[in-house]
Amino acid sequence: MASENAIRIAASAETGPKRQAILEAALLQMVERGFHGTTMPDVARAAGVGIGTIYRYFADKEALGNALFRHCKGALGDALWGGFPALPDVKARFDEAWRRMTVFAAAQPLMLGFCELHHHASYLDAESLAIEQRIVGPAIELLSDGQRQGVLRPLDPEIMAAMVWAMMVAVCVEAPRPFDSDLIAAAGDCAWAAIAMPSRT
Amino acid sequence: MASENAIRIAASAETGPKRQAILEAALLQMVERGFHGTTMPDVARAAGVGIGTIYRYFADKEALGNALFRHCKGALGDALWGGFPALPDVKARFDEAWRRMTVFAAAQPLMLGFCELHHHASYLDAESLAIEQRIVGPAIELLSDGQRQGVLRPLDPEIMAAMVWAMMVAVCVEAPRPFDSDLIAAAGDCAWAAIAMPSRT
DNA sequence: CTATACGGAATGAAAATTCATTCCGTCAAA
DNA sequence: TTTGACGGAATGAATTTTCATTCCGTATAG
Repeated sequence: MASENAIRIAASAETGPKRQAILEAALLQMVERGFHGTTMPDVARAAGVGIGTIYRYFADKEALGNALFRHCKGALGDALWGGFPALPDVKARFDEAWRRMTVFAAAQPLMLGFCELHHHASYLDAESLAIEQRIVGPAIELLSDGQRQGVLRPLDPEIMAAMVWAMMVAVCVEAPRPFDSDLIAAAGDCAWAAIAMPSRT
Repeated sequence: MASENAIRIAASAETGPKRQAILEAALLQMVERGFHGTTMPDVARAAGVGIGTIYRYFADKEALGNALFRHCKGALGDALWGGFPALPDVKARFDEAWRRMTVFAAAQPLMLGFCELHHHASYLDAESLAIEQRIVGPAIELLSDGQRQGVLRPLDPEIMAAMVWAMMVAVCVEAPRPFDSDLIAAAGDCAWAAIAMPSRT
């Protein structure tokens, strides 16, 4: 039960090198083997801490999973929309979003993998799921703007967002490392072509 | 150890109502909770068989996972490329492939989910992984043809295939049920636009 | 000296796997 | 047609193994 060590945990800071090490180790393990396939002893060993130490920072395995989820989604949200320029042109905004997504994918492949793998995981609590909206919301807005201006296809924006995201992930997973920026840009063109209003031939 | 009951298992037919029930139950459970999150007792209960019965058909949990993977990938391969018409036009072939993919997604959402979720799962053996090629191969061929004819963008076909597949999955996961065929077709247009050589404006 | 962080063996619960037993259909003998 | 021996499919309690969590001794900072 988590309630017992709530006080102990509150005493520890939200940051701290051990906490960070545990999160990083858990990220690696859970991307490779999934939540249920990851054991606490494994995480402890990979993090270079004792098993008991994990429980000083996280109430239980589920709390660790949720903390990691928020960590990753938060980083993604920041990278994608943090200080996003208020460009007037929808195409320019799309390009910037695409660029930021791929920069994140290159810098944090494990986080990207975790976000993908644990999209709808059963161990996530309500707060974790709510974070999703902070990422999807601005995307919907961008796409809706484009539709209003008549430059984007009149598809459900949620579906368009899902398609673009899926394309980005597909490219970043398949593309050889390190990323060839031409390839990434070309893929961005593909994604734009997918959602843009088709030009009359 | 698996070798011990190899003979017993070989004695059982590759098909059979119980084996089928076990596979179906495992499919449902593993799509919902993942491989490691699924327990043998759960599978047995859902399949309406005794726990021991599972081990008459599958050497161990890993073998069950691999059998299920092959089952799903095989069904996907058949649905996608089985008796595929030798159309001359690349666009026509693409449309047919898109149609078949979405028909499969509609008919077997769990299998689609399983294929997606367990793409690169760690418990898969070499043979299971090799099956992937039976699905990707023809797709690469189709895309390469299109490039030779100059109707498709000169991107790495593997990456294009991954993008198209990702778009299809995204649409089929997000789209409300039952599928609106107009929406599916519109999404197919998006996918084609993504890979087609852009027309000069 | 006290308090807090840490580590890792110990614990108990839950899971995978085994296996002795039951159950059922087949078939040859009477 | 009945009977009973036989083979193997099915079962689930028992066993083994794994794993999350706890507990307590040690180390360290204040």
